[in-house]
Amino acid sequence: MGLTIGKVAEHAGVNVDTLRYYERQDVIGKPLRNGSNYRLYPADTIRRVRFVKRAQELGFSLTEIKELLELRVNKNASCANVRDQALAKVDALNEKIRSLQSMRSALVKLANECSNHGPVGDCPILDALDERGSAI
Amino acid sequence: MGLTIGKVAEHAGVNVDTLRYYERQDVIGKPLRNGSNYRLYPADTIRRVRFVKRAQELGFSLTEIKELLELRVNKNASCANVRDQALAKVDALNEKIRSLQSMRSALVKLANECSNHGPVGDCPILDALDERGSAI
DNA sequence: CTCGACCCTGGACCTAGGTCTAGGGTTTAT
DNA sequence: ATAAACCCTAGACCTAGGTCCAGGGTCGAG
Repeated sequence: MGLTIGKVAEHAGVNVDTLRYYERQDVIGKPLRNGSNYRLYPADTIRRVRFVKRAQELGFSLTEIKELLELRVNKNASCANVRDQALAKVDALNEKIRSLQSMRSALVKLANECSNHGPVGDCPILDALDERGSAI
Repeated sequence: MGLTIGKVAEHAGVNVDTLRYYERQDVIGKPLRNGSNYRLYPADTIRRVRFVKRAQELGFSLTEIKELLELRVNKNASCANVRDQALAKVDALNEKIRSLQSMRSALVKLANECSNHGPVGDCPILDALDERGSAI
């Protein structure tokens, strides 16, 4: 038993071709096939695909998403290694979160200036993602 | 006076062709030209371009970035409108930040399970971006 | 005055991530 | 038993976001 590609696509909110594409790219595993060569997916494929779509919206490439998902699969392998990789990803996430937060406060500031009809000051939006470690 | 395209590219860390491309896409304004038809950019173009690159890493498309940057330019126009747009972007950012935070705690959890050699539990990574409002 | 390092335009080319089409088999409802 | 609605593969096609020529002008050092 399993889900046909159409059902998975419907529940995950993607095109069936996207699922075949993800399979070619190894983002999702190769599903079993029934006697007619139809793909039969385990139910949790739906969650996995949704995870992929959300992670993409957050700026991750399919390759990065694959790495995130592989972390748990490899778990059996070298645990300390997985741990290190996970913590490295955490650092990257912290950086992204900080950037989004400063972008957010820039927008809040802009909105306030606007409602104040106050003085403009130097553009808060451009300030938002300034430097934080890049060269110069 | 102003910066040639090569200088801007160098300081912003991008290709000169990228700057011409951004100009065609209206991500940066059309610069002045000198007597030889060379582009001459104001110094703050560098910040603007860096902002663009950072925002892209955070998952924004060039079109979205243009909108963010236009918020301040339009400021003179209808202030209340700009304010509303800014606050709408703030909501979107909050959602992104929340997603990244749950992804982060999934990874931290995974790292801990790993160092504990503890029981595996259901995959924390897939849990990370579950539902939060999507259909089903 | 000429060589190398710039700059210009127009258009071809590239990668990522899909999406669509053609040609053909399967399953289901009537 | 046949039409609608699925499924399959291979391969063409598409958008976003660049990147790379070709062919030609410009500027500074020696």
